[in-house]
Amino acid sequence: MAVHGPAMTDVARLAGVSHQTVSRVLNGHPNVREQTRLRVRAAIAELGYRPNGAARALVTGRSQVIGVVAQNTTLYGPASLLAALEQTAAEEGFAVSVGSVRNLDHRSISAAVERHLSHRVAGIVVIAPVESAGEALERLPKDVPLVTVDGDPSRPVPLVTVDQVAGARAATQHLLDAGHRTVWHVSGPTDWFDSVGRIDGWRQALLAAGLDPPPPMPGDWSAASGYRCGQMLARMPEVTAVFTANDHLALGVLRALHEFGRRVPDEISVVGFDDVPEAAYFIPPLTTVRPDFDAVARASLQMLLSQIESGTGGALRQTVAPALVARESVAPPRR
Amino acid sequence: MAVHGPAMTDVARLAGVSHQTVSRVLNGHPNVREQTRLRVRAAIAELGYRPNGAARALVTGRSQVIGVVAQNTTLYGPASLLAALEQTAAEEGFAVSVGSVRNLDHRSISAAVERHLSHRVAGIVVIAPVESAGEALERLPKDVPLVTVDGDPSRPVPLVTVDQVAGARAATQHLLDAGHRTVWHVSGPTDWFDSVGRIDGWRQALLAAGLDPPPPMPGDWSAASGYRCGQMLARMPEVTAVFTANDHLALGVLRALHEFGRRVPDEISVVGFDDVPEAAYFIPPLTTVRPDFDAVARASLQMLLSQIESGTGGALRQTVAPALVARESVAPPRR
DNA sequence: AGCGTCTCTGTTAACGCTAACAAAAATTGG
DNA sequence: CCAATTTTTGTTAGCGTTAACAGAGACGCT
Repeated sequence: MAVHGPAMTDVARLAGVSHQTVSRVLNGHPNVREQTRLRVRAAIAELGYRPNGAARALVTGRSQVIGVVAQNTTLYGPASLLAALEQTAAEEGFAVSVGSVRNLDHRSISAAVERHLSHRVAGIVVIAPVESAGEALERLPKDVPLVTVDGDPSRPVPLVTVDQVAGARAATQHLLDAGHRTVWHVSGPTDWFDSVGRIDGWRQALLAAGLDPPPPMPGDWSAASGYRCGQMLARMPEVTAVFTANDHLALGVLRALHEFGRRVPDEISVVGFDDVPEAAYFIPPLTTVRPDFDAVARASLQMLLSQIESGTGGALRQTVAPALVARESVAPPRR
Repeated sequence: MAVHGPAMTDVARLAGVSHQTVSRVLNGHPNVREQTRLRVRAAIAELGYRPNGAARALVTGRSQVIGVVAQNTTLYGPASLLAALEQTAAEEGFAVSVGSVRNLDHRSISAAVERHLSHRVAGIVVIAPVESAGEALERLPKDVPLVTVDGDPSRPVPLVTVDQVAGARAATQHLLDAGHRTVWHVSGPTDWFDSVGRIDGWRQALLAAGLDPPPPMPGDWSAASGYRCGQMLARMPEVTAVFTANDHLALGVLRALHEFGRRVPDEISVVGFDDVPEAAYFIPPLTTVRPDFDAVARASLQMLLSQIESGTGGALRQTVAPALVARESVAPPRR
């Protein structure tokens, strides 16, 4: 099997030039006569020649591949990010190699990065939303272009991130603006920076309004944990507004409230985060915060490419602002 | 930048052997003295040597990378499949390169495959759920190990697929067993084989029960289209049972029924497909069919690896049976 | 005409690895 | 203990590409 395709020399022979000239045509080198270029192009087409990326990577030391390290690519956020990243990379002529990882601990991340490095990827994007990932990143080889997404804001690493704080503040403010006296929060796992940021933004908004934040209820992103928190919230008559750290938590909360006969938004308002495509079809349609994953992907790729091209490893930072999407799960509190 | 790491010769020098011996240790060749092996291992560790995949790929003609061509990796099914595929591949020492593609038409697929081929991937997995993909696959080079997932059952290509027909039949039968006189169906896009299979299974179950299948209502997998179909179903008093081609469609249907005041499951029963993690928290919790994505991933990778190793390109076929998950969205019809 | 300066093309040498063969060392059998 | 084997190691030659340099024309200037 594996009938090897034609190589550059075959093209060269057919076109009556040297293989180097073929290489020049392929790489868009300027100093090639138009006529020659055409002849080479024709030969390439005739033979169905396809350049060998491995050989190129060997001699240049870099492949046209970007490695991505991510955890649970089944979650909506990571999956969207990954897809967007891949699209953007493809437009720039890069392939994306995924190294998904069960746990975001030190060892797993290092192993995934190692795998990428041994394939000589041009750069690495780490979707590293948890604390333990940060440590792993610090001891990585310094000469590899690297960008982290949703990582630790306090580390000196190039970072692109959704402005969790601003998003959470907007969500909370939206509820306060509707007239609620305070806002409860169902958070994500507290070792995720996303969660921390959202807790922060929620707290900021309350404090700015002179309110004392109630204790956040910790969830784990899943509808199941949202349901459990919702069961508690449903039994607390003073609760009129809830901000959940993502839409799936909100779904669980909605379900619990429904079971307890507490009507949304009449008795309790709910705001989520992520704007999953189904959020508009929850009962009731969910007001939520929409992060722009495309923008995040574009920003991180651009940052990575500029590192790859320039060789500088600057520790930039870029933040993408999310937008509030108002639907029917928010209403003024009943007097 | 790009301080090149140590190469095999550096390791060899440090260990006092030839680079070939290092290569043998690395590839687990049997005829190496234990003592030598240890010395080489030590040198590798000391230098932090990492083999150069590009060089290896160049000389062997195959890299340790598997290319995946997929469409919308944001959907739950494809995302789960991709994640599972990546996990399994990693265990076998393979990296996964994703070539996601906006449309599953001829050109896009060919382009994605081309990209993979020029990186000399060891094999390709095509998640090709639509008709137009099949054509592209037929004109692919025959010497590349290839497996399709959820592809065209009528094509002579190695194929792993969820048994859509059986799943749909089980769902429909479940509703009939509950006592419903017939079952309506909200389908996926009809150019997806998944949809076709599910329509088929639904129809089979009805015909087997001596019933005349009502016209299926075409959706596009989204909650939005489910909602539109749901609005129609809600106004049809004779409808007591609906099987939707996936859970998101079901969500839209549930929402429409709710809006029209038709209670689920009291007045209308609903069954979905996919068992997304949130399905248990829909209102009401959704009875659905759960495909085993891990099993699909394992089967396809195994099939691909056996092609890679043996060189035979046999057109195998493997089917993974899904399981019905009963929740609260199904009840007997009211008399 | 002679000479420097472009533009275009060819030649040669890596890149880091494995395959194939060759040589050396260790082991066995009589 | 020596020849015949077997095991272990080394040597050489690519894999297909780009980089660096060298050569050949074409052109313009003095």
